Amino acid sequence: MGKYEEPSTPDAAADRVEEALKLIEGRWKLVILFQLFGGRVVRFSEFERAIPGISQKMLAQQLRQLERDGLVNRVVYPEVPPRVEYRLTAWGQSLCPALDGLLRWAATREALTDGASGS
Amino acid sequence: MGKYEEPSTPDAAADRVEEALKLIEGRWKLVILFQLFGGRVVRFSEFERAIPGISQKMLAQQLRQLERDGLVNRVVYPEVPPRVEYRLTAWGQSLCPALDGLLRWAATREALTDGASGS
DNA sequence: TAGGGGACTCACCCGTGGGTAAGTATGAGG
DNA sequence: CCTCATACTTACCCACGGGTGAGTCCCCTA
Repeated sequence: MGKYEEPSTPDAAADRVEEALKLIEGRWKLVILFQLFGGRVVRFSEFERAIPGISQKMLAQQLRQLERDGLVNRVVYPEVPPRVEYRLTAWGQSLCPALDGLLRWAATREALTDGASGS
Repeated sequence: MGKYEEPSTPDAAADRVEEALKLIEGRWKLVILFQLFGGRVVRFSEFERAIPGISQKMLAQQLRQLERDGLVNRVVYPEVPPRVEYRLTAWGQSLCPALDGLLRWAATREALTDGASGS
């Protein structure tokens, strides 16, 4: 399963990172994701309340992209009024540690900013 | 040095990740970064040759942003014709493993996409 | 005196990501 | 019959990130 091969050329690697980044780029994606991390299950209207400033259009759009990209799971209950629940897929959940890596990197900024790296 | 504190709220964490991402977002940033990873030292004109499709304006702009953000180091030699060398700072270099984490995450996609994560 | 190499900057244009406001569907309840 | 709640679309607008092409500065060489 998921064997990981190092990309051969620099630009191939750049492409792959860009592709990965595209999945989480978007004005509201991270906010949505972080609402979901930890296995939480959230309804559309809950997102609206939890995320100040987001519009229904944007919320729907970003959720659909996350769903299309396999990060979140959408479950519709055929009731009236409608109910839709969103949760992370296993893959979406596993994004958390990767983002944590970024956070850790960012946190080392002050310590390392001034020196050029040795050859 | 660089003590790392977990962000308290979901949206605070999202903010911090967004801030980190802003540093590497930009049409050509990753391509540039990957040219530099491994301690390579690259001149302006070398970038132009190595990165097909990039314009001088864009190259200069992205390099300046990377420099401003502390990822790359710029050294000017007062010669004619001018010579300018770019290399990663230690911090910039240390971004590599974090990106690798993203790559690894992306690589597990096929294996995990279909299931919702347990509660 | 013209041309070239090197590293830029500047003026202008355009596509798209995102913002706002309004519209839609359904059935329950007053 | 009107309204409410929920989960969305749809139409329209604008800002800004990025693309193109030309201009600049400096000295050396032919």
